[in-house]
Amino acid sequence: MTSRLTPRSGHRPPEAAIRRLLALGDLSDSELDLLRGLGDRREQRTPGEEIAPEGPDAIRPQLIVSGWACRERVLADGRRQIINVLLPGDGIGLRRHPGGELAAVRALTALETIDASCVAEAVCAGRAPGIAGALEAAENLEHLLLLDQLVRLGRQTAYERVAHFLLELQRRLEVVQLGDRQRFPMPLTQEILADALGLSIVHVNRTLQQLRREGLIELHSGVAILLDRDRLADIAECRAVHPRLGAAPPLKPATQPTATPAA
Amino acid sequence: MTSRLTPRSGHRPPEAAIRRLLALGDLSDSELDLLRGLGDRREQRTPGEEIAPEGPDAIRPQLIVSGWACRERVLADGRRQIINVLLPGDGIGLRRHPGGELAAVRALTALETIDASCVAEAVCAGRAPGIAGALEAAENLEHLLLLDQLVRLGRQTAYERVAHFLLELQRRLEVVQLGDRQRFPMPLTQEILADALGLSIVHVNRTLQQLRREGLIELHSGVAILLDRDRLADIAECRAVHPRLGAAPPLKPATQPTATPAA
DNA sequence: CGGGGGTTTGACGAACGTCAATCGGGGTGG
DNA sequence: CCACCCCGATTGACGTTCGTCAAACCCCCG
Repeated sequence: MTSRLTPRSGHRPPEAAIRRLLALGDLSDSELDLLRGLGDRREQRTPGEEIAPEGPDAIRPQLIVSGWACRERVLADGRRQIINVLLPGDGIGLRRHPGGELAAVRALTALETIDASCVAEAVCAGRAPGIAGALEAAENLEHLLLLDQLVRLGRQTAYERVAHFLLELQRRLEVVQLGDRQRFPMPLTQEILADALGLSIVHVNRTLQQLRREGLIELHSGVAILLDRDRLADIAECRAVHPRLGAAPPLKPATQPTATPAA
Repeated sequence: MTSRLTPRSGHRPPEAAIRRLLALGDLSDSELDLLRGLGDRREQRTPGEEIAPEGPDAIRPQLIVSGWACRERVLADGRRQIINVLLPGDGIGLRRHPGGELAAVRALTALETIDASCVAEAVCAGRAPGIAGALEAAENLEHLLLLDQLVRLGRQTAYERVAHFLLELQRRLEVVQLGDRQRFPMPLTQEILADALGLSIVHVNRTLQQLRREGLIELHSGVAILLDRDRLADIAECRAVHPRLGAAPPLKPATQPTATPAA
C-alpha cells in the first residue's frame, strides 16, 4: 500500500536520469559522480499509488529509475485529467514550488524512485551548475510539453491527439534510450490514455483501432510500434509554427482535416 | 500596422502592474519608485496585432498598462488555441526563456504597454529582491492558471468552462482593481472566447445564453456581471486560490454523481 | 476451472460543430 | 441628421464527434 523502502538494494544508478540530463546540458565529472552515487534510499510504488497529494506540502525530491507516473487533477465527481506523464529519468519535486504542488503525483505502473535530496541541495548551493542548467532546460521542455497538451485538448480531434501523444512518448523515451525511433514500451491502459487525452475509454479504443487499421501503429502487450512516423507527424501537426492570423484566405477548403473513420 | 511608439505621452505609471506585484509580495520604497518611474518607451497596439511571434527570439520585457492580450498557438489549418489571457498588470517577456517563446503573443484589444527592461535588469542584478519575489509568485500563479485551463479543456463541459473562465477573469481583474466582486470589463468577442475555451463561436453563444437565462450572468457592451458567484463557482468546481497562492484542499468525500447542468 | 482486470464491440443519445441567414448597434461619410 | 455598412451577436437546421451503457471477449493467475 505505502511505498516500501529498500535501503540499498542493487545500487543501480539512475541511468535514465543521467542520460536525460546529459541530453539537456553538459555535466562535469564530479556532477556525474554525484548522480552515479545516488542509490541508497530508493522506493518502490505499486500501480495506482499516490506519491504526493495536491497541496501545500513539499515533495521530497526524487528521480524515477523505472516505471511511469503522472501528475493529475481529479474533479469532485470523479472526472480525472492527467496533466502530464512522467517517464524514467524524469524528476519529482525537484523544483520546489513555494505554494505546494499544483497537482497530485501518482504512479501509473510499478515504479522505482531514488531520493535526490542531495542533488537538490547541491544545485541550490551552486555546487552543480551543470545539473542546474540541465534542470532548467528540463523545466522549459516540460513547459513546452504542457502547451502541446493544451493545444491537443483544446483544438485537436481524438485521432490527432492520440497520434500526437504517441509521438511525444516516442521522442521522450528515445532520449533515455528506452526505445528507438519506431518501438518503445507503452504500459498505459486505455483508461489512462483517456484521462490524459480528455477522451472516454471507448473512444480511445476506437481511435487506436483506426490507427491500426490504417497501418500507422501497432500496440501489443506493452509495446508500441510506430509504423509510419511521417504520416503520424503529419496527422499530429507536429510543430506547426506558422504565425499569421489576420487575413487567412488559404484556409484549406479542399482538404479533409479529419480522416473520417469510414474505412 | 506596427506599434506606434509614444515617447512620453502622459507619464502615467503602470498602476495595474504595481497593484498586482503588491498583491504578490512586499515591495520596498525604492522598488516602488522604480516601477512608478517607468513610463517613457510606451507602445500602443491595435486589436489583433501580433506582439511577438512564436519562436526563438527573446521579447523585450513589457508591462501591460491597459488592454488585453493573449498567448496563442495556431495550427496549419487555422485552428487557434489561446493558451492564456494577459490582463493589465501582467508582464510580457519578463521571464526570459532560453529556448525562446513557446507561443505567440497577440493583442486582443487596443493595448498599451510600457518597456520594463530596467525592471528586468534590476531583478537580474539582485537590486530588486521584492520585485523578484513577486515575479516568482506571479509565475507560479500563471502555472496554476495553466493547469486550470488544462482541466477545463480536457474534462469540463462548455457550460462549466465558461463559468470557470469568467470567475478566473473576475478574480484576476479584482486584484488590479479593474472590477469588483460582481462586475468587470469583458472586451473579448465570442470568437476569442471560443478559441480560449476550445469551443466553436456558436456554441459559446448558446452557452452564454443559457447562463443568462438561468440568471447567473449578464453581459452587456463590454461589461460582465456575475449575478450569482456561488452558483457559478459550484458549476465551475472552483478550487479557489485567491490572494497569495493559498490552496485549500476541500476534497469532498461523499459527492453525488454529476451536478448535471440539466436545463 | 473460476475470476478479475483490461479490451473490444454494438446501439444509442448528448454535446458540440458547421452552414447559413438574420439581426443589431455603433461608426462613417454624405 | 440620416443612410449605409460592417462586424459581431444571434438563431435555426442539421451533421459529426464523442460519451454512455451494456455485453462479450481475452488473457493472465490463482
